[in-house]
Amino acid sequence: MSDQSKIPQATAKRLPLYYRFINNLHIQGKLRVSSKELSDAVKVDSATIRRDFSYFGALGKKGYGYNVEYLLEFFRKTLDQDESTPVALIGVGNLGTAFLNYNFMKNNNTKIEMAFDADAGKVGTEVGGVPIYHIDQLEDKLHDVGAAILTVPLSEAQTITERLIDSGVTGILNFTPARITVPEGVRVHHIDLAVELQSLIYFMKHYPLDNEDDAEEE
Amino acid sequence: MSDQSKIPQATAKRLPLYYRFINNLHIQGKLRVSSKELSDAVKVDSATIRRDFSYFGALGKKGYGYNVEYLLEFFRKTLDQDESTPVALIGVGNLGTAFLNYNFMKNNNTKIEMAFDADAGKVGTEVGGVPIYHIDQLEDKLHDVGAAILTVPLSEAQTITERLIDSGVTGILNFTPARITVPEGVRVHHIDLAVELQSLIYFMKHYPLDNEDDAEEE
DNA sequence: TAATGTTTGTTAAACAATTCACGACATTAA
DNA sequence: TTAATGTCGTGAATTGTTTAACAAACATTA
Ligand SMILES: NC(=O)c1ccc[n+]([C@@H]2O[C@H](COP(=O)([O-])OP(=O)(O)OC[C@H]3O[C@@H](n4cnc5c(N)ncnc54)[C@H](O)[C@@H]3O)[C@@H](O)[C@H]2O)c1
Ligand SMILES: NC(=O)c1ccc[n+]([C@@H]2O[C@H](COP(=O)([O-])OP(=O)(O)OC[C@H]3O[C@@H](n4cnc5c(N)ncnc54)[C@H](O)[C@@H]3O)[C@@H](O)[C@H]2O)c1
Repeated sequence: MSDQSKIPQATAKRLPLYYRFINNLHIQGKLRVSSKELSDAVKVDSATIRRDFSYFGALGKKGYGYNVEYLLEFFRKTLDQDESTPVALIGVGNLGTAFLNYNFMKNNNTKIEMAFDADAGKVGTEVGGVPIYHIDQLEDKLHDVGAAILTVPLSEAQTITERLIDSGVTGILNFTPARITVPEGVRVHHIDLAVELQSLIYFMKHYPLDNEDDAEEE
Repeated sequence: MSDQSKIPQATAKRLPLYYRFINNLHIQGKLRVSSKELSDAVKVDSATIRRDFSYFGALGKKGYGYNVEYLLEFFRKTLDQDESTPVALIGVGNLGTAFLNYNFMKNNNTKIEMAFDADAGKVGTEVGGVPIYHIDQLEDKLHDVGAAILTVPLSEAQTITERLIDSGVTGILNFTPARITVPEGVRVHHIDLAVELQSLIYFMKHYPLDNEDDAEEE
């Protein structure tokens, strides 16, 4: 745990978002940006942005704003972008295939290195340049993979989770509706798409005037 | 806005999750459940569950727990109105196709009624039983559709958003990395998968001992 | 150089959500 | 009936997050 451990979780969740937009500004050739401009772009209150940035010290200059280049460099270092973390995907079905085809590298450095499935027809092929191995080979192939994306059927979720953890995985992005059980020290983020849709509709009906956003919700 | 408008947003986001698990218990034939049991299943603190339920009055019985049948009936009524909300999906690509193939009806009630794409090759076909229309027909076909799932390329996101809103859509589940701009009264939930992955990795590196979950979050 | 405008970093207050802890009551077993 | 146990609902305490407001710092202009 580093010196950044006192940073609020709400702030930590926004960091990748900031990073991407600052990167966009850099590509567009912008040299400076104010918290107000950034606020319009990412839809986060400007005071919240200043507060978030201030946890890392004084990144900006009063009366000027933030230097895009400097900010970008800072975020790159902070988010450990230089060292890309290998990720595995389990379950190359509808959702898994979509993720493999999508190039997560485009705007950031995380990349799916390998995928696993139980379907012999899929094993040995590649999807989006990622090799697909048989799930039986999980323990053999998973080296230095710290994070996994879980897109298997609900019924397999807990079993696969345990095998992943035994193989050294400490972070799981879980797209199954199962609320999986993991030991201390393993981080799980649930993205439950059915819940997201229902929750959106609930908010539409019951909080019609507000205008909050979310998900990664979470 | 109903009498439920004072319910905390954090609570509202958990309702569909509770609903699904209570439904599972009912199917399993369980007659009663305690906040503790439910807590183990959904990974939400039992005090939080009791507090959440208590916003709706006294649903349980002291010394006994909650009656599964009663709870289920209650949640169905509370979330029932949502069943009737038709949803449209825009952009039948990798992600859009996965969503259409997935039967959102399985464990819940919301359903995608129609889809739109700009690709003439896709128009006229069906995916997962959902008809695909050309995006030019958006204004013609979108009747009584209140919510939309947005899975178009980044560059199209804002334009399509404006057309959706002009056609009466008041809720958008946005999977593009664009932070779209909408007028007051329109609800947007962003699910930014690249951010979710980066954020998971950030938490793994910087908060290695905790065990919080998320996404949707809201 | 002085005057003016801009924007940060931070304080304090407001707001929101979670968790503790306990009284009240239900159930069960003896 | 009584005692032991289990469980809810909730006030109070705690923890976490957002926002408003503003002095100080700097930029810009004349
Ligand atoms: N597709 C969606 O839009 C969507 C939406 C919400 C939730 N989900 C959830 O995401 C998960 C995946 O959904 P999907 O639509 O891609 O399902 P899918 O059936 O298309 O894909 C599941 C894949 O997992 C593979 N698999 C099965 N058992 C396995 C095992 N033991 N080890 C490794 N691989 C195994 C299957 O061969 C298949 O390729 C499910 O849990 C589903 O509930 C999907
Ligand atoms: N696939 C993923 O895993 C993933 C992950 C993160 C984010 N996303 C985001 O989700 C969105 C969709 O991703 P994808 O991988 O499905 O992309 P995709 O290119 O496979 O699909 C986009 C679809 O939108 C259609 N389209 C293009 N212009 C349109 C218009 N004006 N009106 C209607 N339809 C139009 C295209 O014909 C295509 O079918 C993108 O914004 C992407 O950044 C995808």
